[in-house]
Amino acid sequence: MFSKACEYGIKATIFIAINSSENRRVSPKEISEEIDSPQAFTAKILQALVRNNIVKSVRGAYGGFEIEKDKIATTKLSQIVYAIDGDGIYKGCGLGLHTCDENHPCPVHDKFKVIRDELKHMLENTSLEQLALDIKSGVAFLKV
Amino acid sequence: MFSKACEYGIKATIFIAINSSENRRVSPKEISEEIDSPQAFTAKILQALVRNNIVKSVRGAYGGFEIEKDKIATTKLSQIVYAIDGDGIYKGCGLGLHTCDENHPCPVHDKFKVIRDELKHMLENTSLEQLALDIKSGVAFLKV
DNA sequence: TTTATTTCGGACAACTTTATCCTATTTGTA
DNA sequence: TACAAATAGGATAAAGTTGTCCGAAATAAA
Ligand code: FES
Ligand code: FES
Repeated sequence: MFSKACEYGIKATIFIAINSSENRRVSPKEISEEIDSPQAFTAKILQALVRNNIVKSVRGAYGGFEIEKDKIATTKLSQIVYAIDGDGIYKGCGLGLHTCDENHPCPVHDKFKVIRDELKHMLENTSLEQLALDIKSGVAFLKV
Repeated sequence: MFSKACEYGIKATIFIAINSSENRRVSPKEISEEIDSPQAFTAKILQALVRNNIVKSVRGAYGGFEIEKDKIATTKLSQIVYAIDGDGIYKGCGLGLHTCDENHPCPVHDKFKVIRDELKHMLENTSLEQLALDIKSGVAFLKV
């Protein structure tokens, strides 16, 4: 469904959000330990998230990654997915036709579109805050 | 969503179904031309479909690939996907946790499960026959 | 201003998926 | 039986994704 990079990116962003809500910056090392991901690869993904203005990085001593507090509620899952995997999952044809086109549909188009749109809707309506709360309250987990 | 191999597999199977319903066997060459896929790679995927008893192959002169007529109505999309991509798409965790477990869910579990189950339901309730009919009647297409 | 700390970014390595090529095997027909 | 036509399958290559390494650049504190 999502690429590994995207999975790591989502989990990393949630972990950063949790810590930012408590005014703590976190390092790629902490992040990769908490989300059980390869450190250097995770660092690369974090760079992409920074470039896409989803998380903020602060270099140098006492630096790390953080998310501005007001962004925790407004940032949606869809933005993270888009930043890393692009929009193929929302727009692409389920059978790999060059474009998904109502006027030239593949045989699964009608049925596939329903699910794809629902996924899109879900991603666009799920905020970082919601996800972070479930981790904080211990009802959801980022690893194992 | 699906691998390239799976996309080709689905389209190939639909094309074989159309031809089998008219008592024609088809070759990997014809198939790859009609579904716009690399021939040798498509042939490999066809082997997998044969091993999984989804299509039948007949070697030698006048051979080719076919699907027994009664199977065209009973074969479901889910069987093709399972044969090529396995069950990760039905069972796997959206964020890549080792297993998707209600008792140890990832933060997107509740929302993701709904969509994943709907996808599963769609695949399990879409028959080859339905898909083939849309191609035959010209309302859906296998390439471009 | 120097030093320690930390992210950034490029190069590269490993692995997986996609794709190609060539030969072996099977089978129908002359 | 010999031949031609067709799928099966192994070896290999190309491309994409995932993962590692290391030095450069930035920043805060001493
Ligand atoms: S054309 Fe294939 S999903 Fe729309
Ligand atoms: S645990 Fe992640 S989808 Fe169920």
